[in-house]
Amino acid sequence: MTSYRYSHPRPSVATDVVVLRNGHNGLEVLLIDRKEEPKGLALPGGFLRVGPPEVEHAVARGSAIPEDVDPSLEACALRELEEETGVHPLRIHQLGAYGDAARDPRGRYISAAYWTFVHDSRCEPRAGSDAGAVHWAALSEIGRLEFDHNRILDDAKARIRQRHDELDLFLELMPEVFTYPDFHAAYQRAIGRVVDRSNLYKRAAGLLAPGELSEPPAATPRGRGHPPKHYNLRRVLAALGETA
Amino acid sequence: MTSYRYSHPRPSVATDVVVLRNGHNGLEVLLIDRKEEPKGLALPGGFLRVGPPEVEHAVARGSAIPEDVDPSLEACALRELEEETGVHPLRIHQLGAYGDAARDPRGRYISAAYWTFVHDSRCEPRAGSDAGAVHWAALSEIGRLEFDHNRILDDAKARIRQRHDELDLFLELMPEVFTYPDFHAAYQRAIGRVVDRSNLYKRAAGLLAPGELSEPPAATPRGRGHPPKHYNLRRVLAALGETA
DNA sequence: ACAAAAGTGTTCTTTGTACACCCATGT
DNA sequence: ACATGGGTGTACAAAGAACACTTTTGT
Repeated sequence: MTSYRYSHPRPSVATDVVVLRNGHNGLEVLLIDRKEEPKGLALPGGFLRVGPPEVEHAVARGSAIPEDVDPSLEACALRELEEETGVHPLRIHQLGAYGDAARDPRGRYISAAYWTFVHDSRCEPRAGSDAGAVHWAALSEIGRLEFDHNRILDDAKARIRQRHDELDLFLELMPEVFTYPDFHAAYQRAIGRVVDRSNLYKRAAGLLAPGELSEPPAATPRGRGHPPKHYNLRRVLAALGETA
Repeated sequence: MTSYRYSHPRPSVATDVVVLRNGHNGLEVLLIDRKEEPKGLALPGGFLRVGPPEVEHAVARGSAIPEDVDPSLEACALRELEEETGVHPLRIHQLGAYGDAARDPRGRYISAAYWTFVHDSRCEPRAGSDAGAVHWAALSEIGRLEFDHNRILDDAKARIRQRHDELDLFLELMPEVFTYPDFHAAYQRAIGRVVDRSNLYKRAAGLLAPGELSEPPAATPRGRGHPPKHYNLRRVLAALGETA
């Protein structure tokens, strides 16, 4: 078996992702049931794939990046999430780096943690991969997680509470095509309290405007009442990227 | 020479710190003039010191941490800062993890970046250490830095702009004993604009109150006018820690 | 015609900014 | 006593929350 030698000891580097969706009991987080030691519940994630020294050296100087090397921490997080859980979020947001000596019983593991919202339309239910069973757990009923993942999760919750005024983050909870009432309902459930319909509308107006669809999707069997405008998520996000 | 073997290639992990102080031309950042390749200006920082696998394994399970191992990323940042520059800030704040493949020409280096404010009383001018010459550069006159340190610096500036309402961060700019007028002046220079004296006072009142000194330090040759109250920085920060 | 749902407008409260005033000290 | 700088209070404006109205559909 091949091995890699370095003049100084090095830690492992991994990524972990807090994926949140709107479920029946408020926000739910995506957890995996680890089938390797330490067994238990944990956030999805995995090792950063780097090349051997000579490859990394070449890459750092501009060579093309091989298939089996992660070009960035974010790319690693997205890849691991896809592989382990079949979830592909539109965007992920970095929480920070976690590297305390005792955070992982297997040795020194440095982790870059990310968080994201996701809509079911971007989750492919998938038979247990190498990570073991995947399931959604209500935030209100989270018990002990492996490693320091309880702390990472708490940090994610704190981040969302702090940034609940940045409406664009909550777009990730929407499917490809959605209405403002959809957005309002999702936003309320995500932050766990009632928000005035009218006031949120005014705040979101400028954000949603660029994605407005001229005609509603063909078959939209709604109840009675005023038909809502429909928005295209991709176009909303595209416009957001241009201004930012 | 000893070497360390792993079954998979591993990146190096380092920390970088954006240290800011109030200088004559507004905020100044601490830079080092690298004397190793790549030569040029860079943020202070250095490698995370980890033990060989068997040591890390023991540490992760609760053994005492050896002297030559960094217990956390934050500890690493503080240690490197002390060693390279003689600066010891009261607190440091994490910016995030940086790990793009091309960020370091020497290969794959993952960096946890931090930022902090500092007062000259916590900087020991020190003869050039192994890092080479150290100097302060006005933020308005920063040129090209090595690695992705321009980006890290920009992120730090953005963070401060976002959080300029969190007054407690600016306490780090104060010496051990200070007055409100000192704080007001430092705050204004740090955020680069004039702020109403009275309004800032009201915002800072609750923050500073716990550190108020009953009697001003013996020899404080001030100009004429109403003598200001004096505050003890340690006590202010201690009270802050209790409530948070 | 009426109820329900979406979109829009108005009022009120709260927050933050601008500014005026008073107090204590050195000259 | 008066100019200077520190501490406190008041008035105004902007931002945000609460609430009311209008339009459009299904029954």
